[in-house]
Formats: sequence, C-alpha cells, structure tokens
Amino acid sequence: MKRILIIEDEDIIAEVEKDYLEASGYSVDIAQSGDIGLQKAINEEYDLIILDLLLPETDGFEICKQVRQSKNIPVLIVSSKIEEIDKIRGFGLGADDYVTKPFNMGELVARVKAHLARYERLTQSDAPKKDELRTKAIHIDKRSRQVTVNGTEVFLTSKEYDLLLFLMQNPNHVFSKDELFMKIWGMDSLGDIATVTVHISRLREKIEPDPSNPQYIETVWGVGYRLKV
Amino acid sequence: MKRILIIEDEDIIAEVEKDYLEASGYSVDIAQSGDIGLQKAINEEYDLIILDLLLPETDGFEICKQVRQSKNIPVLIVSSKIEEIDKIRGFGLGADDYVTKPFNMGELVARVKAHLARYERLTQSDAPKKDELRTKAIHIDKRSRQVTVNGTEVFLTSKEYDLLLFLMQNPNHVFSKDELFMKIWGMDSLGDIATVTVHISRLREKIEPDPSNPQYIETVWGVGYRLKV
DNA sequence: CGTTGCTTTCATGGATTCATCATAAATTCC
DNA sequence: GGAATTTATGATGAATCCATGAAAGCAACG
Repeated sequence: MKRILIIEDEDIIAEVEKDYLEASGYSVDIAQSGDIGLQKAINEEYDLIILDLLLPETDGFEICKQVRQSKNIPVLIVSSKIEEIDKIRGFGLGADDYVTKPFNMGELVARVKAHLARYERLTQSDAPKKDELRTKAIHIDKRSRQVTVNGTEVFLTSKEYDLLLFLMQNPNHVFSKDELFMKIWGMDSLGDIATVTVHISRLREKIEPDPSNPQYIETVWGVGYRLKV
Repeated sequence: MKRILIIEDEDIIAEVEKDYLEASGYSVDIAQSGDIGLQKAINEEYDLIILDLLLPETDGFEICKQVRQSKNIPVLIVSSKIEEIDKIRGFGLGADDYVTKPFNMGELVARVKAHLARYERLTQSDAPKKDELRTKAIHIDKRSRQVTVNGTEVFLTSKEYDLLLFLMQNPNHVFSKDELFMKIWGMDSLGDIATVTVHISRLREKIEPDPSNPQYIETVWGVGYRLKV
C-alpha cells in the first residue's frame, strides 16, 4: 500500500484530503508543521508528498528543496496563492505538480494516482524489462540464466542464482538475512535464517576470486549483505 | 541537446511551438500525421513528445498507447477539446501532461522543461531509489549504509552507524545520554549510560579530523551531545 | 529403489563488536 | 587554585555474529 504524507497546517483541509486519499486506498499521514513534515519526509518512507506552501516555521520552499536532496518521490505543491506557485516553479526546486486552492478533491486524487503510476513506471523500468544485468565483473543473462564473472561462466544452482539475481537487481543495497529470506524464499516459507548464510557462502565460493576475502558480496556486520558495484 | 517530437496536423501551431522550443535550446521535429508521428516516435530517439489528440488517420489515443509500450519518455497531450482530455486521462494511458488549446507558449516550454528534468532525474541509474542524508561534510546513504566524510568513506560498526544516523536525522538538536540510549538501544534495554559516551568517542575517532577537538559531534556540558550542521 | 545433486540444518571455530571498568583529562563551581 | 563533577578513552572479557564443513532431508531421474 502506498504511503502519502500531507504537510498542511490547516486541520480541516488536511483531514478532507486524507479522507479522500484513504478512500482511494492510500495510507496517509498528516504533519501539521513544516518542521515535523520535513523530519518525517526525510526520515520515513513515503511514496508521495502533498505540501502546502504556506506554513508556520520552516517555509514550503525550504522543505521542497530539502526533500529533493534526499528523495526522488513525487512532491505535489498546494497553495492558495498563485504567485507563490509561479515562484517555486521558477526556482526549479523539483516539485512535480502544482495545485491551486480551492481544488476539486477528485482531481487531487487523480493527480496523486498519476504521479505514483509514473514514478513506478520510471523507477522500475530497467529492472523487469532488461534481460541483462551487469556490473564491472559480473554479468547475468536472464533469458539463458547464464552468469559470467570476469568473462568466465560460472554454474549456479537455482537458489544461488536467485540470490545473486536479487542482489544484482539492487546493487549496493544492504539486505538483512530476514529480508533476503523473505524475498527469495517467500515470506510464507518457514525456515532457518542460517540458510541464507550458507547460500551466501556457496555463492562466494563460486564467484569470488578469494572467497575468504570477498570483494563482490560484502558482509555488513550485524546487518546483512550487500553486493558492491 | 534534447530532442522533441511534435505530432500535430496544423502547420501553424506546430511551427509556433517549434520556434519557441528551439529558442529554448531544444532540437525539434514535426510529424504532420499520426502515422508518421507514431513511426518516428518509436523508431527514433526522442526525449519528449508533444501530441495533438485530433489527428487524421491514427488517432491520438492509439499513438499514446503504442508509444508507451516501448518508451517511457514524457508525452504531453495537447487538445482543444477538454472532453477528449478527460477521456484520455480516464483511460490511464500514461500520458504525462495535458494542455488545453489555446495555451500560453511560455507555459508549454516551462512544462516541457520540467518534464525533461524529472525524466532525467528519475532515470539516472541509482537515483530513483535514493535515500540519503547530508550535511556539508557528512553524507549517509541509508540504502547501502555507507558513510562518507568529506568524500572519503568511513566504516562504522552497527551501533556507531545507528548513533550517527540518529544524530543526522535530528541535526543541531541536543540529546542527553539517556535519550540517546533510549532511542538507539531501545527503552527496554537495561544498561549503563556510559556506553553512550564510549560510542560517541569511537564515532568521533572515525569521523572527526581531530577527535580530541570535535567539530561535528559537539559535547554540551552537563547536558549531552549535538550534531552541529 | 538407488543414485545424484541440491537444499537445509546443525555444530564448531574464528572474527568482530559491545559493555563495562578503570584511569586520565576536562570543565565547573567555590 | 583545588575539589567535585562530568567527560574521554584505553583495555579487556563477554557476548554476539559469521563462515564453513559435515551431515541429514528432499526431490528428480532413471
């Protein structure tokens, strides 16, 4: 379920927006001030932000700018003052849409939906579409399930392949063993997390030049594993 | 230089659009019919398409749909009939923007610019999923748990990372050792508050240029610690 | 049924990190 | 300046976590 953050100081407006969006199947949080909003936007995992420009404390411009520094999620600007909107547009702060109050709720929901769809389309475009994945050393051809490391083919078992593929699809991202187990074995499968460790070990044996000193699949102590690119 | 394709049967309008866009530094092609437009859109490498809905031969809906099947580039729909726009919007064909004729040329250019910028932002390799925190000197990538200070990577243990992350999420805020212990170790964990001191020390050793004279993690005497930004 | 190869579980040794203590240094207050 | 309080940091044993070999389960296949 997609998560939306509304940064808006007027309770009534925020609540109405929230009701409509929740009715459309989104999970919605409200931040009543710019400070809290910025903090939540950066530290939590939202899929879209609806931002009122006129806020007490931190102003909307600053929030928009700061959010953009750490996130690429869609930001919808809402304001009653059209000059404000022109201003932020002119600054090129990277907001994704601009809505003037008063606005039609159906339209807001439609725009939210469209932005989420586009974001998904653009950010997931390469992963499922591409038949090949490659880093400097490792190359995977998904059609033939062939894996080569530095030019030489390595033969992986099914689970080893799944594991490597998943890591290759999310390079540099640290995953805990639980996460890996969820993603590769399926969340329903009950089993030992140690299995992941063993498979990592086998995988390293096959793809690492020196398995006891891995340079592709890195161990992040107390956390999990990461495929270094 | 970015390439734009205008699919529009009315010469005059197309030419005006082209002039404005070229004046803004884009390379512009015009297709006068839907067939040609669709063919060019699919076979050539454009960065953005401006599509009139009312076309002879192949209609705009079909073009939009077909383009989306092979390209993720922004598509701007232009039409004089607002019902048409509502219709295509409703179909969810994946167009990126809708402009009703007659429109202001400056606005068209602004929208084109915004869409191109967003497309670029979202399709840069690892950009879409970025999730990072930064001050002038310190940079944290939450996905990879990588920390760099003034450009050089530092390797933190789990607890050190948690501590730094928390401070980065609340810059300039002073936290007592008790608070830090609560937040990072969990309020249930019973232990010595002195542990926090030790970890601050270790952290400083790794991230401060001169650990005995810290400039990032400041000691507020008798109170606690603060991450200066 | 038995073989084969893959997957999972278990056990062990080794490596890393953590919490605690002790001592030194710094700061405040008188 | 000196005592009391607070903070810094080195050292160490304990706890935690990881790698890997070996054994046990499982499934496919003939």
